[in-house]
Amino acid sequence: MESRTAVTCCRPLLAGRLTIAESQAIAPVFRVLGEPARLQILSAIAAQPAQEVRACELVESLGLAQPTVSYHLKLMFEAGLLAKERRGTAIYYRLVQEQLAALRAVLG
Amino acid sequence: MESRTAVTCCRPLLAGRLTIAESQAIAPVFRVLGEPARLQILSAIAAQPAQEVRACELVESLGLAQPTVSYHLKLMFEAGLLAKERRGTAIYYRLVQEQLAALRAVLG
DNA sequence: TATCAATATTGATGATCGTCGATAAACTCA
DNA sequence: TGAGTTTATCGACGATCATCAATATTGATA
Repeated sequence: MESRTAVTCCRPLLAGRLTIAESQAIAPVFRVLGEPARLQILSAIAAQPAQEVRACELVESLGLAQPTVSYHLKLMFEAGLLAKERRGTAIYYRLVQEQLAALRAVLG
Repeated sequence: MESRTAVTCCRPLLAGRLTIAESQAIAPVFRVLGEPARLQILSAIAAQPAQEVRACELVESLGLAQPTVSYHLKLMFEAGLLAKERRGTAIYYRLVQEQLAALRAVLG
């Protein structure tokens, strides 16, 4: 389950001037990365052997309230950085590598 | 003239769990990228033949007030994304490619 | 020194953000 | 169906942010 289309649409930042529309499409994704708790969530997922994590595990390991974690997960999902899948009671989140690669491309 | 040491210090996001200190060091740099006007400034600099731009040129081309542009430039300078140099009356800003490369590395 | 041009800072504003408690919703299983 | 578990949403709060007008600062030049 994914949400936003990848930012792959956009030229690299350094290859010609961005239009207003382009900058408005890319900026929110970087802004989502601009929060320590969210970076920790991403790295926590990457550190899992299965490359995925249940939301409730993050609540324990981040030391944040459950609604706060849910809020961060929602933002990253909407930014196309995370995919989610329901299995039983739990919801598993995993990284969307394509979106991370797209961001690398924008920076290069 | 540069300010912040590169975020090159940090392991890639996907190579093991970030410490709180690491995430708090990296996040502000991404947050600075999370604003359309600032992305436009970066791309505007990259689009210049000389790879640099005078602050006053940006005021004209961005359609923002001069204090606003100065504010954005300051944030990017402090984030290590821009370097500046005074020549005569004007101050020229250019990209710090090392910092952009460091961010790519964090994402990969 | 005085004036001018370019940039930075200050102070104020409305808007957005991160956080949490309380509550709702979704799903499983007995 | 009903109880239990997991996740999402709501409402409110303090804090931070982007923006601008006004003003200060810096450096060049007459």
